[in-house]
Amino acid sequence: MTDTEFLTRMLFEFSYWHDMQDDAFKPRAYQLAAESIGALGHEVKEAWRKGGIKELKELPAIGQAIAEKIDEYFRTGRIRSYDALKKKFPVDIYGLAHVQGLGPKHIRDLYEQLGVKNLKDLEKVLRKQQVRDLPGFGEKSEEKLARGILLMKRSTGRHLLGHILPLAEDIVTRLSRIPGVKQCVYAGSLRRRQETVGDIDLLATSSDPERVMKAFVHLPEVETVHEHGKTRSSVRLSMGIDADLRVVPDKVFGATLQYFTGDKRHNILLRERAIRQGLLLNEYGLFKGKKLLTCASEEAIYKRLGLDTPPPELRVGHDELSAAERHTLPDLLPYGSVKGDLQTQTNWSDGTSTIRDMAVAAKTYGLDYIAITDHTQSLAFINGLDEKRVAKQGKEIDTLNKQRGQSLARILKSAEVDIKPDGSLDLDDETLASLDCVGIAIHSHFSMTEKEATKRIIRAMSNPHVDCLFHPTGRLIGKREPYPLDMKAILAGAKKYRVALEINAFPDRTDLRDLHVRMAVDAGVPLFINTDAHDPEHFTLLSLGEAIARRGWATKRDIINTKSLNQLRAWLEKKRPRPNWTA
DNA sequence: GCCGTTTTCGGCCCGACTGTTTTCAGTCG
Repeated sequence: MTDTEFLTRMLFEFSYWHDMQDDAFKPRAYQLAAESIGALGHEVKEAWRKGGIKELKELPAIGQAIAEKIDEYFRTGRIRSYDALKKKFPVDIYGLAHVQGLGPKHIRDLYEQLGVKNLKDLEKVLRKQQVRDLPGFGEKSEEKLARGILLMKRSTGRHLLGHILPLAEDIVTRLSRIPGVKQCVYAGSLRRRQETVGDIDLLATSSDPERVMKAFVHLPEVETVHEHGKTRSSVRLSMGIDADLRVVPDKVFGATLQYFTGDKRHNILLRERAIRQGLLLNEYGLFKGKKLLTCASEEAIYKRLGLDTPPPELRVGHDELSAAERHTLPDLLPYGSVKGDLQTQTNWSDGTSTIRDMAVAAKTYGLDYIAITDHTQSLAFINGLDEKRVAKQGKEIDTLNKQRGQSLARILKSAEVDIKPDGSLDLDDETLASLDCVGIAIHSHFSMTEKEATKRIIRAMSNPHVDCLFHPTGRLIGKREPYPLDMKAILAGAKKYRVALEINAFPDRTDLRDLHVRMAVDAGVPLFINTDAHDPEHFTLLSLGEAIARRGWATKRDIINTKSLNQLRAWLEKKRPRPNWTA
C-alpha cells in the first residue's frame, strides 16, 4: 500500500466512523479530505517535505487536525488516533464500504449485533440468514447485500476514459432513437473527460420517461438492474461498469445537465454560492424561494450566479469558479485543433503498418503531417532502429513525400530515441541532426529515485538536437506507477533547453496528466499532443489528448502541433537548422 | 473538521430510490 493509499483509506474510515456516531459534519470533512489526498497523489508528500504541517494545510480540504495526522504518519509511520479507532472498532470499514448498499450505519449495526468485521464475516452471516432479523434489515436487504458482494467481486474498478467513451456514445445513440426522447447525452466524469471513469452517467429528456427507463434496463449489455425508478435507473453493464440514467422534462435540461456534470466538489461550491445569494440550486433549476429563476441552459445558471461558464473539463472544484467570477477562464484549446501527430510507429519497429499506410490514415483523419518515430536500437526486441536503418528509413520517407499527392499527410523524419540510464541517447549526434524532429523517451530502468530520474531526463533534454520529451512520467494506468520526478525541475529543464513535453493520448498512458499540463502551461513550457499511434486506427485517440490539454487549462498557443507545417518548421528552426527538412 | 464576498465563529448541497416502515432512515450520486 502506498502512502497515498494508506492516507486515503485512513481518512475514509474516519469519515465513516464519525457518520456512525451521527456527527453531522465531520463525515463530510473527512470525505473531502480523503478525495483531495487521493487526487493529489505523491504531491502530498512533496508538500510535507517542503513545509510540514504548514504546507499540508495549504492543500484543499486539509486543515490543522488532518494535517497533524498526515505529519505524524510521515514522521513516525503511524497515526495514534487511527490505531485507537481500529482498537475500539476493529472493522475493515473500507473493505465493507465497497459493497453496494452498505453504508456506515449498517456497518456499525452488523458489527455491534453480529460481530461482522470484514467481508468474510458478512458472507457468513448472510449465508446463515442472520441479517434479516436485525432491526432495520429484512429479507430484501439480505438479498441486496449478497448481490452487492457479488457485483463488487466482479467489478473491475475504474475504467479508462478511452475504453468507455465509445460505449457511452453508442448507448446514447441507441437511447436517442426511442420515441419521445428529445435529448440524450452523457454527463459526469465522461463529459469532464476524466482520465478514468467510475460509471456512465446518462441524461435524457422525454415526455414519456417510463418508456425510456424500460428500454434502458432492457439494453442487451445490461447484466443487473440496481434500481428501476420512474425518473432514475441504475444498472451494471456486462463489461463491469455501472450506468445511471436520469430522465427529466425537456425544459429543465440545462439545469439537470449542469447538476450531473459535476464533479461533486464543483457542485457543492456552486450550490454554496447560490445559498450565499439567497438562492437554491438543484437539478430542476435555480430558485428564489419557490420561484424558478432559470433552468434553460447551463450558461443561464452560471450567469445568474455572476459567473462565466467553465467548460466541463474544468469543473473539478479547485479554482475554476474564482476564475469564472473574474472572467479569467482560459480560452481552451478547441477539439480538432491538432494539425499533425508527432509520435507514430510503423512496422519498422513495433507498429502494425507501413509508413505509407500511416500517412494515408493520418490524411483521412484530417491531419496535415505526421512524424515517424520508430523506436531505436536499445529496444532490440522490437527491432529498434540503429543509425543505418534510420538513414534508410529517411530515404523511403523522401520518396513518399515526393510522390505523395493529396492522399498522404506530409511525413517528417523522426524517432523515439531511447534515453539510456545515464541520460545519454542511443543514436549518434550526426544521425539526430539529420532528423526533422527528435523525440526522446525512457523505456527501461524504471526503478530510480526521484533525484536519479530527474537528472537522467534533464541530461537527455540538454542534448541540443532534442525537441520533445515523450510520455514524460512513464506511467501505465493500472499497470505501472510513474517514475518519481521533480516535475518543477523537469519543467525548468525543458524551458532552459527549449524542449516540448508530450501529452501522450494513448488511453492507458495519458501522460502528461492534467495537473502536470497545468504546471507546464503556467511555466510557459510548450506541449505536443500525440497519439503514439501503432496502428492507423489510433489517430482517433487525438481527441483524448486534446481533452487532457483542456483539463490542464491549455490554449491553442500552448500546443505546438496546432501550428501549420510551415509554422512548425519555423518553431523547430528557432532551436537549430533543419538542413534535411523533407517537407 | 474545514473554511472565509458570513474571515477565527457559525455555518456546512440536494433529491431519488429502496426497504422497512406506517412516516422515515439509509444509501447513493
